[in-house]
Amino acid sequence: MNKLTEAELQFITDMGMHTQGYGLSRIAGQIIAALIISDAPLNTADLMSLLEISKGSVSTNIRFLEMLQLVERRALPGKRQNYFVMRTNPYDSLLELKIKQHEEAKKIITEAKASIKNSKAQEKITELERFNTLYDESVKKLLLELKSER
Amino acid sequence: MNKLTEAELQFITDMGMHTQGYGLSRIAGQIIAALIISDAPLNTADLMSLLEISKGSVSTNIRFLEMLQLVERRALPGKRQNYFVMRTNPYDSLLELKIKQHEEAKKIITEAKASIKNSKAQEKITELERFNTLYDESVKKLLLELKSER
DNA sequence: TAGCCTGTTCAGTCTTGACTGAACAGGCTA
DNA sequence: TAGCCTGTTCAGTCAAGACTGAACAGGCTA
Repeated sequence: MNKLTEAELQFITDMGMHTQGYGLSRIAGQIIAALIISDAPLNTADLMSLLEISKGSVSTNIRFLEMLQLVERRALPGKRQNYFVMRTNPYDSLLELKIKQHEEAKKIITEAKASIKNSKAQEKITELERFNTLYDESVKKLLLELKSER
Repeated sequence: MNKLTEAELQFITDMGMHTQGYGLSRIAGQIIAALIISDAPLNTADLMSLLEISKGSVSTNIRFLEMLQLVERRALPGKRQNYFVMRTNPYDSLLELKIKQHEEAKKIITEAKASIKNSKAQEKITELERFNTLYDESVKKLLLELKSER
């Protein structure tokens, strides 16, 4: 693992900052950036030294990124350690997660709509429901689009 | 302000939980739920007793929701306090915020693309760029759709 | 099997941010 | 203007969760 250029370092810190706005931890964002930058798969030790973080942090965050299906674990022939790479189509799963959230919201909204009777509330709940539905459809369309162009 | 029904209470707590997944605080979500439920505008004292929170919390969170343009402050004739209601089309501004985030991501990505030269990284950055662009377009379309149907 | 190497888990620390309550500021009423 | 009422700000407390480092587990090599 080579020393990083100025630009690469910048990308890593930027991504760390940016992903914090999405519920991903800073380190998770930095790991993504590092895997994007790197030609070769990286192992735990690489990530530790590159990002100056502990083994535990690598383990925790990698497992989280695996769960999101952004990152894949690989065995390299002749190497004992685990190596990590970005998945080929990493972003689908983020959208699928979003869709799950919409479903959860739908439950809450449907329940409220059925049980809360006053008419102004009904109107406002319907408005929220419409937003949730349209957003959900939009993400589903996007997911199809993303899949179709390949 | 009347006592809440079981269903209303449920909606408030559910919304509080759910919005935590979106970067909104629990109380912000609960305030939104309370304003959706209520026929009449609510004032600070109403929210304090309804949600059992302090004056400071109401103030902070209301101002945050005003910033997001979800909530509107009203003066009621003959009343000295501020009253709060949901805006008529509250969800547009959330999408506009999302669009801003995409712009910020675009900056980071463009910068990285220009300055990081190895070809595999280029590929992966391009993939990220494409995701960001398509997501952005999707949200913009959604925003138009939301606006057009009224 | 013994020893080593890698990855996981877990208890503890530290940071961040939500929330509170009190002090403060500004405006309205009398 | 004096006193009161409402809203804002701010310092302090508390809780959540990110991160670390050490202990642990399991597998591989010799």
